[in-house]
Amino acid sequence: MKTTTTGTRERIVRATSRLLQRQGYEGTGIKQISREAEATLGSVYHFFPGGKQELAAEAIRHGDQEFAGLLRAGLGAADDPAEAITACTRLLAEALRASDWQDGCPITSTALETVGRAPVIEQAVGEAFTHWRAIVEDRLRTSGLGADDSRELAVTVVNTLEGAELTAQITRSEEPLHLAGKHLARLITGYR
Amino acid sequence: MKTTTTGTRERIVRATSRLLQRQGYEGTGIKQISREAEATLGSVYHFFPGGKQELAAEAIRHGDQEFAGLLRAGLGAADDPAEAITACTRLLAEALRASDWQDGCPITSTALETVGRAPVIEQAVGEAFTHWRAIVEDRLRTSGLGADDSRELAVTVVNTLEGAELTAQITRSEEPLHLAGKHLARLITGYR
DNA sequence: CCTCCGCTAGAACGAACGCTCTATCCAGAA
DNA sequence: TTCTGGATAGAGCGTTCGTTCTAGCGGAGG
Repeated sequence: MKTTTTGTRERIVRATSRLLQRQGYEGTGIKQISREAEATLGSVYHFFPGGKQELAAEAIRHGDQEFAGLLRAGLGAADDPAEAITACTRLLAEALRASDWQDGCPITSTALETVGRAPVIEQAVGEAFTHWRAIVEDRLRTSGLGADDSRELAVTVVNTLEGAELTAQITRSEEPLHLAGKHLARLITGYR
Repeated sequence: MKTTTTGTRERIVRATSRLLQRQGYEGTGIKQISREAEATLGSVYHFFPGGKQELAAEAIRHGDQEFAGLLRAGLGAADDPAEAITACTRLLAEALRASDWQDGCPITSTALETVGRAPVIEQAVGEAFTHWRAIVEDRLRTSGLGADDSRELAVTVVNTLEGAELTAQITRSEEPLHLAGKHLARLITGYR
């Protein structure tokens, strides 16, 4: 049955994404992935003949969509763009706390570990960042900000969310995220 | 001779710090460290009987000092606090480019990989962030900003530098860092 | 002189790594 | 019914992992 086969592939990608998020690239073994996904090693290499790198790249794409969804949810939560950003930081803080500070950005760790040594993964990571920036940029332009300002602010918004989530995770505190929301809101309001 | 012994210890810590910065915790082996430091495995375990974790914690402390030095250099480069921050982003961008986008923040990767599973390392990481925040906070207070504003802004400044360096490294572009400098300067000026 | 001890040196351990390979299963086409 | 090919299953390859262990080095104190 088709559903069974796609089901297995899906399970592998999801398990990989979650494990990469929590343990990074080098810290996650293929055998652990197959165990966690309830698939066999044979299945993993059947669907991802490119091995660990191809699998990680696919998992990064999965994480990209996941984070993009959260971003869109937050940005759609308020009319005012500044409030929309703080809605994002609130969502991130809730998710982070709910996972006991385990689930930060789904791709950061893997991205850092593979810098300059795994082109397939690097490309997926680059596309994710571009994707997120575009989402924020669109949202700011819709609110009436200038094209250049929107693009530049979007870069910094994504940066700051990323950095704040990282700090929040490491210090086990929601404060960095909430402060990031506050300051980004103020910054954006200053551009209106 | 005392100088020889401290020399070996120093070499091990420095090599570990650089390798952790570039390859992360799981991606760096003790044998690679001993090779790179031109020390033997016996020496490594002699100085760090706590093994890889103790060694990594010490390397994190080394990276802490390194980043703190860069921060202080940037913050001392101008009278205006906003300009001081952009000086920091400029220094970071230069160092990152000079290393061909290899040397980002010396501790981020290791910090993320060991979240929730290596208390010794987590503590060193937490102390580093607190240390950096305190440096920025002091600088802002010296410029006449209020105590609360300084503390909160310092958190966001460190976050944003962290996130911008990460994005710059991953996208191989100085732009995120320069935009972070521009926007942080504007934010701080708005608080004066 | 010898003894001691901080330090160097690297062989060896069991476990885990990414990956290859052959064997088997089973739904649908012929 | 037989055949076919995607999917499953896991033993086994060579390598590397973190760590332990014993042996030897060489300068300082008696």
